[in-house]
Amino acid sequence: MLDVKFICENPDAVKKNAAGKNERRAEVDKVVALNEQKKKLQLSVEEARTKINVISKDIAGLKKADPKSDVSAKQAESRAIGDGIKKSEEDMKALEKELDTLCMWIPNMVHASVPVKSNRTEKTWGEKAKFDFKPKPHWEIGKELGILDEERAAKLSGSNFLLLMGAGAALERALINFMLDLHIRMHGYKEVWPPFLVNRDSMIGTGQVPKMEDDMYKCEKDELFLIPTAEVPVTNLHRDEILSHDQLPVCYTSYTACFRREAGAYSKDTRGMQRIHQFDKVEMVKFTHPDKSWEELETLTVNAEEVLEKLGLHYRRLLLSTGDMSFSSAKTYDLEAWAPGLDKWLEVSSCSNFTDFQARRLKTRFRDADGKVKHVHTLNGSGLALPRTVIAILENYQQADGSVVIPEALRSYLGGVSVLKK
RNA sequence: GGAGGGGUGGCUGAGCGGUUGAAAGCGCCAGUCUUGAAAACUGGUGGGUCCGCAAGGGCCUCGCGAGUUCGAAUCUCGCCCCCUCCA
Repeated sequence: MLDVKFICENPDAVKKNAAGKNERRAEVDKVVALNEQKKKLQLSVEEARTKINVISKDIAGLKKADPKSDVSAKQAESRAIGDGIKKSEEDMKALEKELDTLCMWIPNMVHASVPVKSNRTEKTWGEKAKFDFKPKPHWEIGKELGILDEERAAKLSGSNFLLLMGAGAALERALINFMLDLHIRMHGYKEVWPPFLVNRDSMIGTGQVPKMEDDMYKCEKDELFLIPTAEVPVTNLHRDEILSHDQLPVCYTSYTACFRREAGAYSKDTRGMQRIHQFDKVEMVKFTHPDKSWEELETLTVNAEEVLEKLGLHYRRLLLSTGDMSFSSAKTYDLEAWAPGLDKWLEVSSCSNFTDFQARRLKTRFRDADGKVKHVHTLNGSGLALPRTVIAILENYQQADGSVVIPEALRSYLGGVSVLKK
């Protein structure tokens, strides 16, 4: 969330920013008004508390000098003050809670470099694969190869679940290991294997709750959520912690399954493996010094791009416009891989700088070289989301005979297999 | 699930109703000493928030929440987490 002080000092900028992100629930004026009210109340409550504290110390002094001294008058006075502020204290707590809730619906400020109108293609790598036959969509390729079983997936769990068999399952596993190894060995990330179920505090910390709560799988009985991305547990690693400036940046990479209800998602664009309730993803998360987060966003994005390049997949990098960005992000690049069978671009990675927006909720701070405690900046990016990467591989590397060539970089992870055949 | 033990500052660990935001040690920072370093010695060293131009001051904070009290790290109740033993 944003700093209340910042909101109150820049209400117009915050409003304009929220409007740009289509956040109609951001009630900026109300925040400013409530904050004023709260400060007044706080002052009066604190003054009363001071009086009570002074009287208590008086009594302590008197009792020490003479245990039998009569302090009933002072006790009565203090009690009266206490009774008097009881209501104000309750009001203040209610105000604070309301203020906090309101602030949770105000989105992060976007960076000046973010376009307002439409997404901007920043770069394109590779070229569209050429076929002397009509390229098939991945669900046909997968079915014919016997590695993708949509009917049984539906039997087990319902629509939009994935069931991979044989080489399909192996391909999934190979990709996970390939991506993790790349980020760990070449890009300097530390591997994390976190819980896939987290509590409400963690979901609030990274901002999925309250805004996206309906899109999350929840175990009511235990008040636990299935993670929608590794971002949640990994970014929460340092919740309520003060790091040291010399350990920044902290870079983690993490494989997890991800669970999303995709409530209200249209059947359009959901065919096959495009949008499923449970999918694998390798995520990168960074905690950085505020002065360094913008350059760290660039390297994070390049780290994700390298996965696509090593796999030889044609992709483009999009700089998202204000309207397409997430609630918590200050700047986001999307990486889209080309899927010839579907004849469209598929989002395989989203790399964002959240500046101090998450860190403030998480209370993840660091002690700077000047001794001051400040909020870190948090970043994350997919490196990559698996199912759509698999789509891209199947559709780009398909052959006329229905087989699929395995990208060179992946072969050692598949026991040397170079072609998937029936 | 049952029975115990425990959650205190960066760490170890005292405190168990009163000037305790919290002893002591370690660590860290600064200074003295030294050619330099180490050792020794001296001093400093949590976070949040509010008022204030500042200096400074107030309030909150000893797992979380409620309560008792003039006053709670200390007492009571509920919850969470960790450890040990039993099933």
